[in-house]
Amino acid sequence: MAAVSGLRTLISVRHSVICQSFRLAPLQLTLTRLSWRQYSDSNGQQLQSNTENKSLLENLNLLGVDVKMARQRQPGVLRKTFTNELGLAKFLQGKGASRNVIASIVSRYPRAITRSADHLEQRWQLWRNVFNTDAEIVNILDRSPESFFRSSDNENLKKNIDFLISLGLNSKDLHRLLTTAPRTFSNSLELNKQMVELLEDICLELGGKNPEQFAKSVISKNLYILIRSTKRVKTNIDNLKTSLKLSDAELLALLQGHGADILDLSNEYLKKNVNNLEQKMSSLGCKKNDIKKLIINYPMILYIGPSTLNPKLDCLLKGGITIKQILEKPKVLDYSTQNITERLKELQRVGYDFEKNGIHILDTSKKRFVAKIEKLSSLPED
DNA sequence: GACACCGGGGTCTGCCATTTCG
DNA sequence: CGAAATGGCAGACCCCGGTGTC
Repeated sequence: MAAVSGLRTLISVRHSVICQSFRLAPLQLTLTRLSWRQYSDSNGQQLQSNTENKSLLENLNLLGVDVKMARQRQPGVLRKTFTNELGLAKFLQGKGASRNVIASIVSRYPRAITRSADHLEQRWQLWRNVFNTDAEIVNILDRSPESFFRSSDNENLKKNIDFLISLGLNSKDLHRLLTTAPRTFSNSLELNKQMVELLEDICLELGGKNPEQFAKSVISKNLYILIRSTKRVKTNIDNLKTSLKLSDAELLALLQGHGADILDLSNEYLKKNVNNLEQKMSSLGCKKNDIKKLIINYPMILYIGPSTLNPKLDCLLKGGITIKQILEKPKVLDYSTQNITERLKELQRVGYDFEKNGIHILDTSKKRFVAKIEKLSSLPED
């Protein structure tokens, strides 16, 4: 008896929700739920395991969900007897998500409809501890529904936030972290701890004195680090250590600085980039020591793949810049080959002398560059 | 004003494999 | 056993501004 009345309540809640939110004919919904009741009463559990829940499918269609996509991604969800698709829709709508966004979220991560209203509210509030507005969260969900819904463990989420704070990350860091790499917060606490421990161990191994500070620094410089595997990060560091011949102190400084980003790269990709860099630079007459200095001064060079780096270097050389100048000011490599090409053309037009003036002009902001060119154009030749 | 130095900002999911759960 | 939860992977840079010094 209690179950029946509970079911009725559920139906009537679903009913009013969908009528309110999507203005559907009441009749349509009643029929939907009735057919579901008959189905599950007479057939019980057996059919459930290999038959899709018809009324659920209808609801998904009403919500505009791409059922084909949902089926392809998480087929089991469509076979469940009890789901909360309408509750989820109402919840998200209340947070400002549009019909399209809701449909897209469910299409891409169907399991979202298995979360209860209480659960959703609790998880949302935990995210709101980090974000300032609901709209920010809706944005992330639209971008990556999986990040929010993949785990149902709110306790774990809470512990993660506490853990990250305990590392010394402030609220601005947390905000950046959750915005940029929301998956971090769905990791198990254990997994996040493992990465932090790895970073601290690396720091100590390299003779660092403050492992906590090191870990915090790497995380805030590289917001993706916690969604990488420890294996990837460890292998990259080992490879860098053996191939670059840096001293421990140099490597430590590299990793805490701009070099933190290169830990993201897949092991093979980083290896390939290091090899290519060494080959290319020595073919241009650079010594081992030049290359080492180059990497220390501009670690992001290891981020650049052969197919980008080589043409970029060639472009600079062809434009009348020497390899020595590039070694002294590697930051020019920060800019796209296209951008460099355009600037070189402009500079050639006004007869810019790199030997006399250096090449820093190539790595100033667009605004400054344009101003400089204008000035040079209006000046008579000297 | 020109320049050097330094640091920061944006940006990253969607799929598959494996393990755990009920 | 199937579903849920969790872990891991591939992919691959560009740009801007504040501040200090001459």
